[in-house]
Amino acid sequence: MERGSELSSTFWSTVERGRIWADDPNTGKRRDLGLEEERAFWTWAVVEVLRATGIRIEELLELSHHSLVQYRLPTTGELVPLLQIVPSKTDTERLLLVSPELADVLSAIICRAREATGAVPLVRSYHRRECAWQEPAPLLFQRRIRNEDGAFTDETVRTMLDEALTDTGLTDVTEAPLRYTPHDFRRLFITDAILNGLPPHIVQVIAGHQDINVTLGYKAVYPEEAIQAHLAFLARRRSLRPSEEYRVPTDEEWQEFLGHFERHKVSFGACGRPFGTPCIHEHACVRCPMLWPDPAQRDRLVEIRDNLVTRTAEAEREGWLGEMEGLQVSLAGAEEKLTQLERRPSRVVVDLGIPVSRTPSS
DNA sequence: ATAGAGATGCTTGCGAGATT
DNA sequence: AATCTCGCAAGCATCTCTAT
Repeated sequence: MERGSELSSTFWSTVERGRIWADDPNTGKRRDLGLEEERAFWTWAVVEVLRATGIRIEELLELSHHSLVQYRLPTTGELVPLLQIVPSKTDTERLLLVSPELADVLSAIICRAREATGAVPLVRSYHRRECAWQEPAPLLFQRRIRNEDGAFTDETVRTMLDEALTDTGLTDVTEAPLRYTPHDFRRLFITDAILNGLPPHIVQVIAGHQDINVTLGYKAVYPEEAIQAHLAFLARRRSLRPSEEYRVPTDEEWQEFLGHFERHKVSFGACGRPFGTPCIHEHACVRCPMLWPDPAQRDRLVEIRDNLVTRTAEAEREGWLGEMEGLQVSLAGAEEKLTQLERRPSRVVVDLGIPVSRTPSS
């Protein structure tokens, strides 16, 4: 999917989301590139946010600039961005950790929603079941349409997903066009979290489920054996600690969960290994596919790469075949990390800012 | 310049089914 | 049982194009 956020914001403000027409030589038809870019961006944004958070469609549409809060880790003083979710089904708010990827998406969304003053416009959203307009809020999922800033509706989101999938031409096992609903991303998120070793009672809190059986019910994509094995495991565990799976996580468990995000920092960047798993290679991080290299450590990586080249040449000269093999793996790893840094556009730090209120125009 | 036709995109209402 | 999601379709708003 094309990432529209990488286009110059100056360019888009110049044309004010206006229409840019081009003739498509393949079809002979005129294409509204402004509209296509706008739609590509929002489809990307919707997919990325749903994928990274597992929130419900209604929760997505209610995300506002006020939803972004920060938490200072007591141990290191590091600020961790959090997303405050106002649930649609229960009345208990919950907080989600914002990963670096999600922060990128959110900053792109905020950049686009902001007007010249830097404020995210206040827009009203329509509540379909209550058949009522909500109070104006700096909603993240809004766009300028018909010369007015308006909130997205759930039907708009669904249509965007449908069209994006149609464009991919993907089909299911019966050759029928593949369809994803917003809720499917929630299933994927929860399944993925559990498969990556996050304890079900933590997933339950993140997903905002009141009953853990609901969390465990998101098992549609598990192979049958995995379900059985997991249920058997839970049954065994419950027989030993009957109430264990039904409780609210303790402060210590939350600290352990938050601490994962401190510990995943390693000397050359951040380690992307799943929650609760140990480092698989005794911290030989330069070889590890889980390492997200830190651009600030580029010089060190170059130094290590050059050193490995020298040592490989030496091993070759002296005929140390065993050592050479290991050195070559590390060298390939270091070069891969450097390529990764080259490929990645330097991340522009975006100030997510504090919501600014203004009088709504409507 | 303007009115009308046609195309397109979005909102809204509603019912069925899924989720909590 | 209550609440929410999903899909459909009618209707509305806006835009382009063409004729006047």
